This record gives sequence, structure tokens and C-alpha cells, in this order.
Amino acid sequence: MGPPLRLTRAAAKARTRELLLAAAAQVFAEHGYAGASVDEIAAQAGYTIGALYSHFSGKDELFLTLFDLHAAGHLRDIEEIIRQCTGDPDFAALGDYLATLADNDSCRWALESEFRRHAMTRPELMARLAERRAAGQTAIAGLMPGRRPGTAQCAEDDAALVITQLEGLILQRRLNPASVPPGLFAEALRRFFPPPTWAGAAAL
Amino acid sequence: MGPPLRLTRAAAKARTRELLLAAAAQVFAEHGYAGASVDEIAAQAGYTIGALYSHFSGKDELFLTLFDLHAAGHLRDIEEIIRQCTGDPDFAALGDYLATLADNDSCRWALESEFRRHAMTRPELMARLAERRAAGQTAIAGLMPGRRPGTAQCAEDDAALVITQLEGLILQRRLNPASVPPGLFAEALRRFFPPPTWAGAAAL
DNA sequence: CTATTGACATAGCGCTCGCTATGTGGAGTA
DNA sequence: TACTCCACATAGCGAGCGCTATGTCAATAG
Repeated sequence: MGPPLRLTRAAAKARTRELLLAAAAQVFAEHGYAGASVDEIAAQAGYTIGALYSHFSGKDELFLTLFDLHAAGHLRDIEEIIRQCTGDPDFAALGDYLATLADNDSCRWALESEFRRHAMTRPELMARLAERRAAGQTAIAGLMPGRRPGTAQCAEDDAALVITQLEGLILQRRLNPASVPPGLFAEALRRFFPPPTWAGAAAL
Repeated sequence: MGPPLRLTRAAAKARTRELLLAAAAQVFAEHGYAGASVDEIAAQAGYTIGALYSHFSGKDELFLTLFDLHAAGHLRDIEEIIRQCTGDPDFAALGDYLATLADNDSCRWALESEFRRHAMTRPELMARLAERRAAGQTAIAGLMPGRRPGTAQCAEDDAALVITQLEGLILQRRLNPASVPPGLFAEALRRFFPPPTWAGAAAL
């Protein structure tokens, strides 16, 4: 048969699940885990709690599902940016992109803070988050140039520095956009990726 | 009269207030604002909710008091570290200090995440937090050397970068101490405070 | 067309919450 | 010592919570 005019049963279910997850992200971000009510999450998605409990076993599973999705995909954007810093990067454009990344998805960074707070008090969540971040850091380390040959600095350390620098800047821009203009993102990246020829000659 | 053997009435009241605030910080950090119960906060301090409500108008005032105390004092430690970076700094010692700063006060950084999440959804809190941080940043900017004369980089931008770098590293160390050894803090500081004579000669 | 399934709605239970009204005992004062 | 006061304890109320039991109706299969 051709494409159905209406969504098929399974497709509709998958769509409902996505809507519930998106609504949960928004409500968890705004009120925190304990402050978020399953009624509000379901209502935000356009359903009632019956729909929610037919897709998830409860509030906790909903939160943990979001946690894993977030932990898996969080460093991907940063990795992509770092990848574009190799070769002949356009730092100004990357700075603009980072600024929009910080400005959009308003609930994303609030969720990030909520996840971190949760992870700090629940060892198994901390382990999962640390593992995902370690994988992302290693991927980024593979992209970092082995510069400053005089120092014993390794690529893993460079990656940790650039990740935390960009995350810190993003969180700061969430609090006060004026204090972190796009040019500051660009400047931060420039410091980790100096012009290849000059730096090689000037070092030591 | 000499110092009283037992605490005077006002001193005991002040001590109770401090105990309540410390307990509140711990419980808010562990469970978040909505998840924290005033009963647990009072019990953690060794009192009941009667004591809590005779010192604070309610849960919200308790939280806002902590918020202001935190916002006021948060960048002081970083400012002190940056001050010690001027002159002839011992980066290794400062790195050790930053590591212990991240490791101790476990509830402090969980509270930091909770405050940020709250600020992201409440404009008046965001304004207050941004104002305090701007003041701290300006103080730190006054300590930053006006290096790299070739670039249009100003001290305020340098301060924003070093603050967000250190905060990002601290938060990362909370999640995974092994990924941020004390030496990485030291390396981060070194990059913002290069040896004075060499850098001046090597620049441009 | 009929039967069946299951995605989702509805109502309500038990529990905990923030907060208040009220009680009480020891520190302060003369 | 006797009176006063207030820091703190205690009991309970109304509201909202997560979750479950049950109902409903449209999409599917035969």
C-alpha cells in the first residue's frame, strides 16, 4: 500500500513518545526533577498522564531516558566545532555558531545543570555521565594538534581544556549574553588553534 | 562581664540561623529546590520546622538568602587565585589548591548548578546573578595583564575566559576527578599568565 | 463487517508537602 | 525570686503529588 494519509499506529505512537520526551525536557528544565509533575509534562505534550504511563514506567524512567539521550549527544556539537577548527578555520563563523548554540534550546542548558546536580548525588548517574564525556573527550583529543612540543602537554589535556572552556562560556552566555559576545567564542578557539606556521616557528 | 560560659541569646540565635543555612545548602544541593523539604532541612540542622519559620518567612526566603550569599562570594576564591597569578606565581601550588577547592564543599557545586537552573527560568534571579558575576569579572579584569598587544583583546575578555575556564574545569572535576588532575588547573592558569619577559619578546 | 487489540482518558487513593496556630520552657531583667 | 518574652517544639490542615484501576474508542486483522 502507498503512504497512509493518516499516521499508522506505530508511527503515531513513536510521535507521541517524542512529544512526551520534548515536553519532559522542557518541564524538567524549568522546575527540576522533583518540581516537575507528570500531569504538567503530559499536558505540555498535549496528552494526559494515561498516555505518559503507557510509554514510560514512571517519572524516573522518563528522566533517565532524557539523561541518556542528553549524555550521548551533548559533546557531539562541540566535537563538530573542533573538527572545523582543523585545517583553515573561520573562527568568526564558528563563534557566531557557538553563540546561537548557546541562545537556542533554552531548556537544554537548564537541563544540563539539572543533570549535573543529579549526577553529583547519584554515583551510578555520575559514572554514566563521566563515561560518555570521556568518550567525547577522547574523540576530540584525536582532533587536537600536538602543539607546544616543548611542554609535556598531551592531546587529552588539550581536549579537556577546550571542552570545559567552551562549556563554561556557553553557561556564562546563558546568564549574561552581553558578557560573552560571539567574538569571545572565536578568541577562545583561536587560542587552542594558533596559526600553524607561525606557532611552529615561534615556539621555543 | 567576661565572655559568657553559655552562648548569649542573640549569639545562639545567630548560630541557629547559620546551622539552618548550612543544612539548607546541603539539602537543596542534594534534592533541588522543589525536592527539598523544610522538615528535612530543619532536622539536618538539629531543629524542627518551628525554628526554621522563626528565622525565615518560608522555603523561598531561605533559598533566596542562600542564593545571594552564594552569588556574592562565589567569584572571591577565583579572584584570589588570579591575584596570586600576578608577579611570580607558583602554578603547581595553585593547581593543587583549585583541585581541593573542587573536591571539598561537595554541596557547593551542586548548589551552583541548582542556582543556575533557577536563574535560567527566573529573570530577576538571572539579573542578580549576572550582576554579581559582572562585578567579580571586573575585579578580576583589573588583575589581568594587558598582554598580546597585537590583538584588540581587552582585560574584561581575558577575565571572562579565565573565569569560565576554571569553572568549567571545576565542574568537570566534580564529575570525573581523574580527567582533571591538579596539573591541568596549573596548565590552564599558565596559558593565561605566560612568563613576562619571554612573552613580551616573542609576541609579534 | 465483526472481533480484538492497545493507545490514551478518567477518577481516585495514599502520601507528603509547605505552612500556621498554638504550646512551652529557659534566658533575660529587676 | 518572680515576671516576661521569645526561640523553638508540636499538631494538624488543605493542597498537590505519583501512581493505578478502569473505561473508551479508533485502528487493525481476519
